[in-house]
Amino acid sequence: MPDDARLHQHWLAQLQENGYRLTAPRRAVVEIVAASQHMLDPQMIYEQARRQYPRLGLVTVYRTLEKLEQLGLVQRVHQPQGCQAFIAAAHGHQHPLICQVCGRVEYFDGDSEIVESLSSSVSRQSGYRIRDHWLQFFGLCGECQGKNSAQN
Amino acid sequence: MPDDARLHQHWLAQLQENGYRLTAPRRAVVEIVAASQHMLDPQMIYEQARRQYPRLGLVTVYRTLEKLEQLGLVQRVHQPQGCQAFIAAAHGHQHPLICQVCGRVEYFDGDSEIVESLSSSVSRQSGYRIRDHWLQFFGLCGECQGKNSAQN
DNA sequence: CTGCTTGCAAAGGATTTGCACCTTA
DNA sequence: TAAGGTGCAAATCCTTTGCAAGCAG
Repeated sequence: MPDDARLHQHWLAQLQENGYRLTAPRRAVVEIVAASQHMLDPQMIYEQARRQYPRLGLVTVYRTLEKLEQLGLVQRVHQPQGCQAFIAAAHGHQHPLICQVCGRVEYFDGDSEIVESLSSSVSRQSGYRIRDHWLQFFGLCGECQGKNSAQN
Repeated sequence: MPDDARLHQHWLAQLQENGYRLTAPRRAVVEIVAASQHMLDPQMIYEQARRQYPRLGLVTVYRTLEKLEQLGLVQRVHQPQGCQAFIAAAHGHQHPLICQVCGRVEYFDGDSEIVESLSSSVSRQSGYRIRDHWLQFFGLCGECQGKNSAQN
């Protein structure tokens, strides 16, 4: 079973275990987002999921994303241009690596020691009580490097 | 001359050097944002700047922020709840440290070695060509720790 | 069946644009 | 005085809500 099918099943199970019903529109949204390795905004999800379930309304996309986000299954991707796009959530101490051309998102495990020590150093110097951090990288994925090799 | 007055003058000079005119509404906006150590959204800037220049329109706040952002003088602050707030931009390799209670933002110098090495490691493992990164911490500033000491 | 879900339409909220008037350089 | 800037009102865009009808459990 491919990873995204597994993810898809997991999300549906999570929805169900949390008292939400499994409906055709929800399945369509879950299928698109779980299978995508690119961040997608509500409109894009709507358009793609409609191919499988044409009666889908954009509103349902918003409402489904809201639930998936609350359950920690998807997360918003923050970028200089905006923060409306979603992607499957990270697990544990992973940080996103975002392709600036195609929007592909991969995660890398990046923490524990390095960021922890940086965190305590910052805390010491600033007097802040640190509770959380964000670390993310932007760049070009392998595929997009090839396409644009001339200008980079 | 206090730091924020210096910053205020610098921003005005930058606007002028880039061909923008110095007007009363712009001065009012610049004064508020340059003097604040807390992130402010357009509405808040509008309300505060209006105390000095009551004829100010909210539209001008948006237009002025747009220019300040293009000149790299202010930057948007990204948070889980939203990304509409602005603060004086970081210089060089600084990273923001954001108080989750009052919105105060401080910067710390955090880079070069640690993040560079992490960056090249991520690049090697992922095949991405890394071009930029974001690192930011969230927490409670000294002042807000005092106020809320009971529950933390 | 019962209550959660859905889609539509309308409401909201934030940001942008059109435009005539005003101000800086 | 010419070009850029301003504020108002209107237009957009994105997201949320109200509600009657439709399904999952």
